[in-house]
Amino acid sequence: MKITLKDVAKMAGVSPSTVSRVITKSKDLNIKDETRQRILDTIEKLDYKPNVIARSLRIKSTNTLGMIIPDITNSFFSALFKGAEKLASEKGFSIILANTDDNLAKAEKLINNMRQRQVDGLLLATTHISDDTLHSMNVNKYPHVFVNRHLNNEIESYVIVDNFLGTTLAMEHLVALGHSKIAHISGPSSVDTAFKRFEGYKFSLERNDLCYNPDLVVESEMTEEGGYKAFYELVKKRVDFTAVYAANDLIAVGLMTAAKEKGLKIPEDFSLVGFDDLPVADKTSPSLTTVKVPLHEMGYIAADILIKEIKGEKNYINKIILRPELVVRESTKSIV
Amino acid sequence: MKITLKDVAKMAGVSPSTVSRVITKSKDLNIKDETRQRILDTIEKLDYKPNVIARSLRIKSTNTLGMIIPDITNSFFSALFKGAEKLASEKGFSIILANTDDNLAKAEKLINNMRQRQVDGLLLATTHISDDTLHSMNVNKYPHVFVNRHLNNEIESYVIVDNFLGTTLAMEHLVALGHSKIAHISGPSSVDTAFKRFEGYKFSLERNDLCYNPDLVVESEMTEEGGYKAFYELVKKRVDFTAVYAANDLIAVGLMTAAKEKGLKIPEDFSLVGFDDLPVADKTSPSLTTVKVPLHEMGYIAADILIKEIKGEKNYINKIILRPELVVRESTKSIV
DNA sequence: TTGTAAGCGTTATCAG
DNA sequence: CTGATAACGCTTACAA
Repeated sequence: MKITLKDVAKMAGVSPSTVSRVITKSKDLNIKDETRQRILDTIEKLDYKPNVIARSLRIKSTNTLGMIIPDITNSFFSALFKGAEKLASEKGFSIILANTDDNLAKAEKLINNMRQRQVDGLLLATTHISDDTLHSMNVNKYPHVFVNRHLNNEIESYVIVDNFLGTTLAMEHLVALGHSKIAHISGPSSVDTAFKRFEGYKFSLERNDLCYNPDLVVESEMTEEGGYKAFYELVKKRVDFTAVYAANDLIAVGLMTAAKEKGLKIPEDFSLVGFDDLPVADKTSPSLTTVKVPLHEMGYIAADILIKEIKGEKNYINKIILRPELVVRESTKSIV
Repeated sequence: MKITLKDVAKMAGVSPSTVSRVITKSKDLNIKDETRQRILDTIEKLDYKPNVIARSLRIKSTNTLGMIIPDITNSFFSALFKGAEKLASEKGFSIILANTDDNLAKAEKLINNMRQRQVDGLLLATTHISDDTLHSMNVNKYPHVFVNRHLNNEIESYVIVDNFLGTTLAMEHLVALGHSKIAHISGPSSVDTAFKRFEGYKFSLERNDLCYNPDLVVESEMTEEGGYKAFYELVKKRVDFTAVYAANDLIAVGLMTAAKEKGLKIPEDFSLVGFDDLPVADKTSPSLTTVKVPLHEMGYIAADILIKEIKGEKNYINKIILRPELVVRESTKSIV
């Protein structure tokens, strides 16, 4: 039989409320040291563990966050999670994590499930979300913050990276190396980070008096597989290029594989820049020049904002835009 | 104000129990179709979401698993988690995930925390655990299964990979290529997987009439950093070797970096075999010959066993040993 | 400083 | 087929 607070009370010869008072150790409780000690001792003796579920029901708060991501084996998201978990554990919160596999229906179900589980708030790093769920969360003032995702909607809190700036960094680097025929493997235009990177690409070209050539752009899933296929699509177009700006590192890695297969050498035959600076970026050969996103920080800050919203410490919308950084490695070289 | 079951009942003009019956939809409930429909409609209309916390308190089960791992950004563990999460979601369970950062004290705290949160069972992929906690779990018949970790203790369920066989696969491969001076970068001997791999190494040498030379063995943390340092330690010993068997892929990757720094070429100067087959293994240059561990499956099976134990479908100890597989890539070549 | 009692939102037992 | 009612384990006024 499981030990409850009542058992402790009985054994220590006090009332349940007294036991409750010592375990919640609010500072203003006035309890005789002797009683407290007796209670502490019997808690120890009985190996009593407070039932957090019961407590949650009573105080209407679970000290739990929900986090929804497409895929935890993608190191982008595991870094995000780790950052979030760090802050959460500092504040005494746990995180329930769930993968959507980029499946909208699954995401919806998960969000609902999390809410039914009474998680105090949601960290959303998923690419899509239905208007219905969003509306339901807002109507019910259900705390939630978007991570790495920006809705064109004034009322949502989010933490993102400056995709436009990041792209500029990457493009200016290529231009400085003398490249003018720069291809772009973009992500799906429905994904806002991908879209912004694509916009940034066009903007950078223009700013450097290079003209935008649609033939130099291939849309791809933001995965290795996608990058691999995209490269073949690109070469099939038989258009000249001396550099490629990939919308993320995964695409870049897949592209490297394809290029190697085709007998093309990076950076000799063309330069390559990615985005994200995943751990894999310095393992590839050549190592990948890329734009570093402060992932750990992004998760950490998102959780911080979320918990503040939960606690009502901030009742305004938080919009945080982090600064990316260019990391130059071996995959880019100046044109000769 | 939050909508509760009572609100639904009132609005639909029925008693709370009836509402409860329709939402738990047990098959034997006898409810008039018309009433059910009315209730379903008002649930919809009020956007009512059952409070799982209250339900859990009442039925004494949360349909939640706890999973404790050293570090989610290590792709070994993220793959494990993903497998576990797949099974869990199939069975209607969620998973609370927590990182220990390989810190024993933190692990203990987390386990306790999970138990207080009434998770129905625990998936333990952490390297160490105190006898106290273990004892407490066993005394209370708290369901838990070890993942990738085997205790010398007859009463624990676990899912592991056959480390001995895996090592044999790796070593026989090297021997078949003509190597006889094979170094080993081992993990900490306190980690059981590492220990078994080391034992296997010695056994394989013996079986092939090669003698065991302690100078060819360096102990290391099972990280990139560790592998990096270990390589320098190894060369400092100035002992000849033509191949290295690393206790895991992370060590192997770190070692590659160090070797490159030293101007040594793999596999020309020496062959290298890892263990785990992490995603990074085919990204490195040269790609890494390694022993594939069915990680996703391991997580999946562990969760399956755990849930069965929770449901009381299996009341015996489960010990599962998965088969590893050799994956030959570019980092090994025959000696000339 | 401590105890009593109500209630958090469900489900389950027992009537009707 | 449906409704009262107690109970799950805890916290918190309020009372003593």
